[in-house]
Amino acid sequence: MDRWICLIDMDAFFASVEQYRNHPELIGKPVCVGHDPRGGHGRGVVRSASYEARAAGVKSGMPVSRAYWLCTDAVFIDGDFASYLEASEEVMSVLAEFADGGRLRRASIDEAYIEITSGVAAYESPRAMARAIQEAVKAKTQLPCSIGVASSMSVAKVACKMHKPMGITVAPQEPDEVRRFLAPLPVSAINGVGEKTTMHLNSHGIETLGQIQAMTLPELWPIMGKSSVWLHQRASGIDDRPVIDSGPHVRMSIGKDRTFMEDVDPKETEVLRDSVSMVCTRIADKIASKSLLYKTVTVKMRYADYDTLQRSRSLPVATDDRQTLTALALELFERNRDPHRAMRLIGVRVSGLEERGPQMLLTEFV
DNA sequence: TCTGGGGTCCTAGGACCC
DNA sequence: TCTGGGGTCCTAGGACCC
Repeated sequence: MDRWICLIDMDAFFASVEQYRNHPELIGKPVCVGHDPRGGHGRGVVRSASYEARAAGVKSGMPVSRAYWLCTDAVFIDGDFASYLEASEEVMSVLAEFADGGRLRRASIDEAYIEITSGVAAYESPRAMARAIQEAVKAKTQLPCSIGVASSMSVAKVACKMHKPMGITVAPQEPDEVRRFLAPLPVSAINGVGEKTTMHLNSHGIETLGQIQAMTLPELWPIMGKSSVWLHQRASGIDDRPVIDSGPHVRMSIGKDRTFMEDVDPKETEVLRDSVSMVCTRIADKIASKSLLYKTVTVKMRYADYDTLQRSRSLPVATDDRQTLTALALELFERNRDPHRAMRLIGVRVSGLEERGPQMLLTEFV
């Protein structure tokens, strides 16, 4: 039996929320969500760019300094994450109305998978249903989205990227046709194949999904090792994963990074230590507000040359103690930092999170 | 024109326990 | 007097995604 799955991906999500919800006067203008480029000297990257900014060559992930020079009339907005979360909730509630059993799998703040195998019967075609979803999202949230429709999550994801913004792409159902649909695409079309893997495959002369399809597992193994099976299946459009409801989000870790406006001289010990403490305070605030405990503390250090290292330490039992967090982070920082290299960024992350149960006093064990 | 900040998942070696 | 193997935790690093 046919299986129909949609991936709904919001178009330029953060920038669209700014244009269509927060600042309607920006509709039609080039908008970049990202830190102030400070006349082309700011540090940071574009988190989301409106399609007007993209027309000038701006892409998300690009340094704000470059975006500034590419698109001098762009409006830079720092971003209001709370409003993005609110918009996301509205979008998800619309999508749930179209999903079989109301179940949806959130892939991120701005994309979700839904199964529509049953629901599609009420429409002329899968494409017609996708159109209805797209219109409902636009009507209820003012926001544009693109939709990929396919027989599996991985193919729906690939399809969705093919036509944006406000696109709908329907992939074939029949396995041979799915293979032909994927064959001409570059290996990077697969979700999970990033820059490194693409370069690695390219260096072996493998550029397209069709080439991977044509290889046997023993041929692929020397190149991709344990990832061979996964990659071969995805390249061939084989993906049996059910669309499982992602349920309430369980956070695995909480972290904060701070990139300095300018690299900090290693002799500026106080500046560096203060930054570590400040980041720890913000994390401790967050942990306290969510009633969480942490078990592992990881400190990240990035030097001026972008060389990055991380060091972590676990506690015997989970705690929410603020002083412990700061003391441990400072100790990890001092023990591992190179005292001769300028620092670009410091970061702290806590993991091994648990919910705080009823408070127990140490005296209970005495 | 240098590369943010929030994360997740995977691997691999070593310690330790049974 | 020699020594297998499985499970789990910890740590470090890497790749990837939005």
